[in-house]
Amino acid sequence: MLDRKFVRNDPEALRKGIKDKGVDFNLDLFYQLDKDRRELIQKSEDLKQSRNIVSKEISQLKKEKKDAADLIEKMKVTSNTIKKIDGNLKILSEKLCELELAIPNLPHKSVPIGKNEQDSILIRSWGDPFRNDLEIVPHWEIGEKLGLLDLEAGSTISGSGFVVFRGDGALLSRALVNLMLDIHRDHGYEEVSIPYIVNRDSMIGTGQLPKMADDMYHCETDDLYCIPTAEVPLTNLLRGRVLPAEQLPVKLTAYSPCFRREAGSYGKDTRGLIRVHQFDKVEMVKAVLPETSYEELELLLKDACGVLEILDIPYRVIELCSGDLSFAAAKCYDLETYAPAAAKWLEVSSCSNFEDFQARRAKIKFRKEKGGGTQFVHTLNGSGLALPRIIATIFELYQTPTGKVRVPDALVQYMGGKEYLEG
RNA sequence: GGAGAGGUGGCCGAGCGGCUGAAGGCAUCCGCCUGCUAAGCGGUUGUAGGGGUUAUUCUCUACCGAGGGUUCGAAUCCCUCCCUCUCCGCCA
Repeated sequence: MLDRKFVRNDPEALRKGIKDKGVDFNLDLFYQLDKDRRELIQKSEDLKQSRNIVSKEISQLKKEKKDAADLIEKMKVTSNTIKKIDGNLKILSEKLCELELAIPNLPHKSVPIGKNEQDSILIRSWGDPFRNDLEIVPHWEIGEKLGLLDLEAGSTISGSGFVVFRGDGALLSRALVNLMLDIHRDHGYEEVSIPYIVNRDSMIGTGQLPKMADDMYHCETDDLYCIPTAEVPLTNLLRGRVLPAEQLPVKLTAYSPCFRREAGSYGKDTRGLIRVHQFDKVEMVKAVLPETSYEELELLLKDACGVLEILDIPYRVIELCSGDLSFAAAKCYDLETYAPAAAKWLEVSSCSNFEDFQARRAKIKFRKEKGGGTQFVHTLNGSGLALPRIIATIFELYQTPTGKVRVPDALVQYMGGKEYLEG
């Protein structure tokens, strides 16, 4: 959510930001409803004030054992009017909130303006993605062949887009999670274990709802949602809190499975591990002082890159253009690794600064000094990292001429000393 | 799932349908006093949304778990829901 004062006072900046983000939004309707709402509030509150005053008179009269029937009659009318106005006001406010929740965050001024990924900018790259000059077997083939991956079992059990890892494939997943969590702990993140199913308020708090409703797995009976990322529970861990300034930055990390319906993506990137409905991920979340959030974004990016470097997996950093930014983000870097078989760069991490957009929705504040006022924090998050594509890259990049897959050095100790993967 | 208890300000805790934004205590901050320390005295300290003034403040409205209802008027009465605690049952 944006600051309503800003929204009212600077319609031009807002219009431009929404356009740069490539979002379609009826701002005029919003302004009209906002104006109507304020008029109704004024009317209702004037009446309430007079009601409060007269009620006191009535109580005074009663105390003096005088007759108050006249005033009571009058107030009956007033009360009914208030009820009517408040009824309308409620409808109007709900409509306005609904609209307001659909206003995207605006791009930071440093973000390149553009429509889609073609306009995003390559910031830098690390390592040689083509260093393995073998005829590379696609990860879905070598995975199946070595007994690390069972795609058919996944669809039998659940459906297409669900995968089963077996043997060292499963162990590799667990090893990656452990390695990542250990790295982040070393960098001062608190490790948290969180629920994977959350309520509606949490989903609204981080901005997945209402916009992304179709992409969520939803338990209707209880109105609960399977999380699409640990960002949701991690950020909502702070929901409604007022943090002392000296506690900032708050840095959290958690492993979780992520559930995504990927509605509308069928047929796209469907081979193997590239796009699945359930995957493992380690996530980092920060709540920081507003004036530090862009420095913190760079640090977050560095933390995410660090994981790839330790695994010795080549990557590149993309700065997303305005049109490619997610709904809630003001600025975002994507980390991509190269999958030789698909000849594609794949996103394995997304590091974003949401400024106070999420904090406003989730009511996360801080207090500058004791007794002072409160202010919204800035929130950031980044994957560190999403597993399946990393695994795909390992299966392909770490292939040996003898048809094996080598374990990246940093993972050997997490794999009980194993150097090659087998089923 | 069954039975009971409870949810009030930063915390603890009182509260007859009107005089309660809310007693009392603790904590906070400010000042006074006391030759250290401790204590004492007086004052102060919520959030949100409107409106006027504007980088000072003023004013109104709402908020006592949430949402409805009764009433001229509700923290206080009624209904629904949520959460916490205790006991029982059930299952990891």
